[in-house]
Amino acid sequence: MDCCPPLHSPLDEDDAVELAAVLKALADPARLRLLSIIGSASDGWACACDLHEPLDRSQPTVSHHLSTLVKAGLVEREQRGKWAWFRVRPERIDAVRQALDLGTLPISG
Amino acid sequence: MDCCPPLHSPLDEDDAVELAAVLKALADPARLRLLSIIGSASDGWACACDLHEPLDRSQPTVSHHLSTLVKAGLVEREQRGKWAWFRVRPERIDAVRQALDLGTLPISG
DNA sequence: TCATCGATTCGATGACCATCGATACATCAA
DNA sequence: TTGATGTATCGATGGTCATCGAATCGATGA
Repeated sequence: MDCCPPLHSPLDEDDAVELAAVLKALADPARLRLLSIIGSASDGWACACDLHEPLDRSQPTVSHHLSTLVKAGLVEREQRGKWAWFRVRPERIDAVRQALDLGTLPISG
Repeated sequence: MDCCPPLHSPLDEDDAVELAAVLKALADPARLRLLSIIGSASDGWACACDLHEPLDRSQPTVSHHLSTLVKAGLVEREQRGKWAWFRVRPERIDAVRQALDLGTLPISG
């Protein structure tokens, strides 16, 4: 998936639904903080076991948010034995940023 | 409001709530299409009367979405006699794009 | 094989929200 | 002033989702 069509082009309903789905995955405080925490890991990878404590949410809730991020393609998951490790996919977030580009809008001039 | 703290900095709960609120306003197909349509207007301003038809939603629904966009600061409203006119505020959308910047993350190298 | 511990899934609950029809409000024209 | 029209608000409804505790799954080590 090449996510997502830019906002400055005429956005049909299907494209809008697709872009909205990714934005909805971002539009939650817990998930934004997860992205921030995971992205701040020294080598980019963070263990799930280190995530629920700083988030101050229950472990099942954090697991739910992580799977939401994975399903949206914003985060990558890797199983290492007993532990699950996660990594931000910056190219996906960049795609969202580009979709929100208004640079070619008349009003921006 | 200087919306919003960048994702690559440690995001505390308050900042995350604030950024999530703006993203939530964006995370709806109808509102994305509204932004797209309004932004495509020749002079940047679009009349509400021209918006519900291409959106294929009822007039009250479109009015609701427009007020959501205004409340989030993403769109500006101006009353011209009987008609309401709207304009995208690109600097606000740009602020969201910058908040999503991952450029300084270690993983992006 | 069994006990342990981390992680996910399940089920329930309460909150929020997109949507609509009906209504009310505001402005313009006659 | 009256009627027509554009817009916002109200109330209701159905759906989605964040959250949690409990249960389940899976891997490790004894």
